[in-house]
Amino acid sequence: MSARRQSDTRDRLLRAGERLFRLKGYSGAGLKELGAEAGAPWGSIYHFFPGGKAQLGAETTRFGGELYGAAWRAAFARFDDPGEAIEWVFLSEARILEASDYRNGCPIAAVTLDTASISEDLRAACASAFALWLEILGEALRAAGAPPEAAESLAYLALSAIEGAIILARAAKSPAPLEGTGRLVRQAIDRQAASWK
Amino acid sequence: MSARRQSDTRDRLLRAGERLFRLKGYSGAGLKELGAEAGAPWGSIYHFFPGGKAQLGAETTRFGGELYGAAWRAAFARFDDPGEAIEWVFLSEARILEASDYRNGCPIAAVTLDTASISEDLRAACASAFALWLEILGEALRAAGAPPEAAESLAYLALSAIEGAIILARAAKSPAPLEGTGRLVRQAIDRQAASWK
DNA sequence: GTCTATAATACGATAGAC
DNA sequence: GTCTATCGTATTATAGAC
Repeated sequence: MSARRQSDTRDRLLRAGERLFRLKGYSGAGLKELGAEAGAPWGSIYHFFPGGKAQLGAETTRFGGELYGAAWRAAFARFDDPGEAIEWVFLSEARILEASDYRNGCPIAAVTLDTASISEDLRAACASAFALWLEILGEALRAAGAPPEAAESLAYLALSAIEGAIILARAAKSPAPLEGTGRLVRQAIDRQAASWK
Repeated sequence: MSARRQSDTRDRLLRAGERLFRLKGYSGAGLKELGAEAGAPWGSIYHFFPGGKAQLGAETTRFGGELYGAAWRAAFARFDDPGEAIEWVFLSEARILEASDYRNGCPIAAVTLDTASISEDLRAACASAFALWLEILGEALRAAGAPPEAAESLAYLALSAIEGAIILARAAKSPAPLEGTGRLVRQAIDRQAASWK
């Protein structure tokens, strides 16, 4: 059906954007390459995203935010202890990077670094994705008994640390930054958690 | 003198690269714009960097690595306690971001995200810069009594956390990620440091 | 309403003037 | 040896064919 195929193509474009942006950055990914990657004809990009690359980038950022937000939620659903869940995400990311030969980074970080200083719309879209993740992390920590302020700062630490560690791991082609950092982030959480009980 | 002016122009090109890459990313920064920013004529880019943009990117990365490496060293020279020095760097970065309206990120991270998956040379250049910073951090921690393994993992944590926090701060246009994360990184260091004495 | 052909521009890189 | 003019190509965006 037409409506079905429309949303399929649109969805494939968003997925292709997410893949290419984390691979080559926002500016390094061309629209033609993106359309080809999605198996979509050239004109369909401007059919689904009349605002051009900026609109596709903003919606890709929203898409990626939901996608990885769901992954965070799944991790917290899987482990009772939020520290354990967060370290598991670090280790999972290390395995993902190894499997892709350290090519697949974070699409939101990639869009942020290329666009935050030149496009208010794209910067705001990235901020929304990060804010969603921080809220999921904070909620899980509060559910484990963390006071709101402690939950917020620990969420900042965990998200900052994993974003940075992904970059170090990609540059060095090594899982060590993710493994070492993940262990210490968990320790920081566990140490504070002792006083919540 | 000719030799003097040559190195001046070359140096201005490297500084312009460092500024533009952290502003718009590696792929988003054009060579023409970069030459204009440096006040250098168009041809001089290929005079000083026959390898073109890739060579300029790699040498800019080395340049930035030394520049910020010196800043890390200065912080450790200023404070006896490495935890205090590291938190000071987080807070300094927050002030720098505020002063630039959250435009000036880390040039090495920007080059890494745009190039690590497509250029082995540039990836390796970024890895060298990060390795230099990790070595400076590790050395300062060991000088304060940290065992080698603890120094290494704490250096990973501190560098990962500040790189990630810069990205979150830029996206949100807020100093909070740097302030909150810096405080917890310092706590993690201080807590371990108690057992070194 | 989809898609192809093309426009307008910016890119990195080079060749040639001085 | 320095710089200017230009090349070929890739970019984003649009217009028009079907």
